Amino acid sequence: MRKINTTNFSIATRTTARDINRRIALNVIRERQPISRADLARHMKMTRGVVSVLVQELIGQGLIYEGATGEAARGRKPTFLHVRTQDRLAVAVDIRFTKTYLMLCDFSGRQLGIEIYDTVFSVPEFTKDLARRIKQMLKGQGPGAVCEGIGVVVPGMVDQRTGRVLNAPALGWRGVDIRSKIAAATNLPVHVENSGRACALAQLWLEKAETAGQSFVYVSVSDGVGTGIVMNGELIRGRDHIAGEFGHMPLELDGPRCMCGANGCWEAYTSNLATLARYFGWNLSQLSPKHLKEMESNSFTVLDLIARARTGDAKALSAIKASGRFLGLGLATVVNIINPDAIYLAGEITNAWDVIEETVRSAMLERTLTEAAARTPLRITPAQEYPRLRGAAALIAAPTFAAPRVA
Amino acid sequence: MRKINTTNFSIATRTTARDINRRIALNVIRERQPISRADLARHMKMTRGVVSVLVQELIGQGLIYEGATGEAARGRKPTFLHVRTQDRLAVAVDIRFTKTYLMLCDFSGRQLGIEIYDTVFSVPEFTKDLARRIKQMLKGQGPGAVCEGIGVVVPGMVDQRTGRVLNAPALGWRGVDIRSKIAAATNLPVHVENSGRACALAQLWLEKAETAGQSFVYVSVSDGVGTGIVMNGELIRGRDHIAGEFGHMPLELDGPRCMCGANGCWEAYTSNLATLARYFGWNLSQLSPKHLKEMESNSFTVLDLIARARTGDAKALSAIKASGRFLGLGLATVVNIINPDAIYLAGEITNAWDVIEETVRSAMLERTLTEAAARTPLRITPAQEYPRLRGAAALIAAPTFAAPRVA
DNA sequence: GGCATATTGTTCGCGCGCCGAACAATATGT
DNA sequence: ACATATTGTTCGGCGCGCGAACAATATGCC
Repeated sequence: MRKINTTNFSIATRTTARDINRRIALNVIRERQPISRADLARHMKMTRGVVSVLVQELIGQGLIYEGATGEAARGRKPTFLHVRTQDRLAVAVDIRFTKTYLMLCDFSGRQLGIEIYDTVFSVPEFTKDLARRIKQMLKGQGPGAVCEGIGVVVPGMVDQRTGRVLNAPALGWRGVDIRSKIAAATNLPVHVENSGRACALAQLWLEKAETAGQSFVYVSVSDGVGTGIVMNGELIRGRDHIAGEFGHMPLELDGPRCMCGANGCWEAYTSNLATLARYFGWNLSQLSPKHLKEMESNSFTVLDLIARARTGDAKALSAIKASGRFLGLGLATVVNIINPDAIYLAGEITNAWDVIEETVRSAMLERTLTEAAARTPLRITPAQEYPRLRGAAALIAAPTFAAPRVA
Repeated sequence: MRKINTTNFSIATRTTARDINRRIALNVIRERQPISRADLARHMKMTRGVVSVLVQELIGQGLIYEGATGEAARGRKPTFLHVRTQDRLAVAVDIRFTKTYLMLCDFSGRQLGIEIYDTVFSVPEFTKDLARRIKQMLKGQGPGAVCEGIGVVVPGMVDQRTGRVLNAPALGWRGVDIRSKIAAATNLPVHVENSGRACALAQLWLEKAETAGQSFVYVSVSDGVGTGIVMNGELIRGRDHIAGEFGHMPLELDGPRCMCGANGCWEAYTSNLATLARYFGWNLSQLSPKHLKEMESNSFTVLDLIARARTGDAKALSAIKASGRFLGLGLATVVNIINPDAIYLAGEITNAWDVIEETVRSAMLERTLTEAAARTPLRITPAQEYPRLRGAAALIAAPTFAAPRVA
């Protein structure tokens, strides 16, 4: 039951019905390919006649293509339809404190090339360098393939609409119009997004649809805790494009100081830095960027900590479990507020999921309001899949498949 | 950019375009009445011809009617259109710990009658008594008016889909199928909803649309803290129909015990009980239902406390301001997570808004991630408007105006 | 091979519905 | 009386979903 916004609506014209059905057909093909016209008609509960026309138009637009003919027990053999994703490319950029990740992939999210290099903090230099690398990367591709845009993910506040980085403390960027700078240097469309929300986008648009449904929260535990909320198949961006920041809700108002300036944020209890700090016995309340840099320099990560825990280091184990407990306490609040179909978890600490699952679950149970809510599915996404990069690619690929705006 | 759900979509048939436009027309008339066909056509950017047909159909369905002819500087005078709401009635029921509120109103939310009586906790007796009162209330209405349903609001967990009260501790109801019981006793359609979400529904469907937009959070501070989230004009209900419970997010994990069983919930810091407890010097950590009953018996409310504060009682003032501070700290998290267009505030303590606004705002600023977010509009809704009852009525009236489901 | 049967994909008439334009109805100003 | 302006209706054009008929293509049985 959605209310119609009477100051900003779209009426249905005589082509609207076709637009809607064409887009639905494209999505059904995408999720069930290879599929025949007849099967498509059955799934959409339309006549084969109309579906034939829709398919004709989609082929004409270059969105799908006819593949091999399939097998049938009796009767004429079906010709399979596929979504054209192989030769539609997107460049994904993930800018982080230490490294910048650059990936080339197609519209299905298939990885075609990847580069990881030290982040350049000077914006003009960064842009120039990036444009050079992208040009080089695209050169290796065949003549049929075309790059349709660049998705950029930044750790910090981003106005997705204007493409400006409002404040990315990790990079020292504030009020940087990164979109037009990169667009000018590469002559390609650019979209910018926050890292937590980008991960949610990747999960929504580039992963095989599970029965889990269309409402979920993505929680990425890394240097910070990035989160993205998807409701009814739509990413929540909010009035100022800063929605979804569960990472900075308090667990203790006077808890340890957080990078954001406040105290006792969820992030301050369960981020990688917090986990490492527990192990090394640092006072959580007195952490500073100094410690972050120390971690960088001796390059001891949460993954190393997990390895130690597995070899019987009791201190390592208890540090990880402590973070797991706070993770669970925060997830309980996520569930009470959003009550999503599922929560997706990513980040280094999920590599120890077998170790912490019970701790996380029991912490959740402490604060969830109903038992059903405590049973909310938790899904681990393997870190090697580069969720942030996939999210950057989704920024470019998604508009092709999104539902048309109506009413 | 919404993703199409390929397991549960609606294709556009040849009547879909008309369905969409008819519903848009109804909503535009509703918000801009009185309005002529020609004006409607201009607002919808359609031809007058089509609009004439849409209007014809809406009149045929009994959803709108032609009123007086208006004035025009030159040319033929317009005939005004109005939405038919006066003779479409809804019964609203708000069941609370001490009193049950019963209201009869029309589809615009106009109050036609109200009854307030002691809550009967026995479900069969409650139902029988309620049916009798509703029958009596409807008898007073003219023959043209027809009651189209009963909206019931309950303080606790409700499965809105099945109409079952899962757990309402204040009433002692658990697993009660209140919908079918009331429906059987009155022979009318019944919808049940949680009180926080109902308030949000009332704000969405029954208040004059402000430019604020379609995404907001409703926060009702009363015995507890009830909240409802509206995103893109749609109430968030969640997988188990329990979404929106900001009231039980923690401010301190080991803070005062909350009615929900957990510790340190926002509610435990800013509810009426917490405010009164501060005034009387009770230990927040050792509150019990005993204190709640004591409040009931000597009937000293937050409103009385506010009155004392206004007459110079410093202790009363500081108790109220303390609650205001915690209110603001919680609102900061609401803003960081949802980033809504506005937050609506209701409850007794909002009667002291002039006293606490500055405290609330500065507390918000402490924890919001951007200055823009800290400037999120806070709108006070006067308590005498019975927001919960209006929400109950909205449950019945809303389906008439909701956007049709497409794609 | 010849024929019945089954399935895929196309074509076509029908009716619904938006669009634009013409037209009737109704008011004002000169 | 006539030009002008505005509201509301009517009508032909065309886009599009719907159902049915039809062509194309496969298998199984005789």
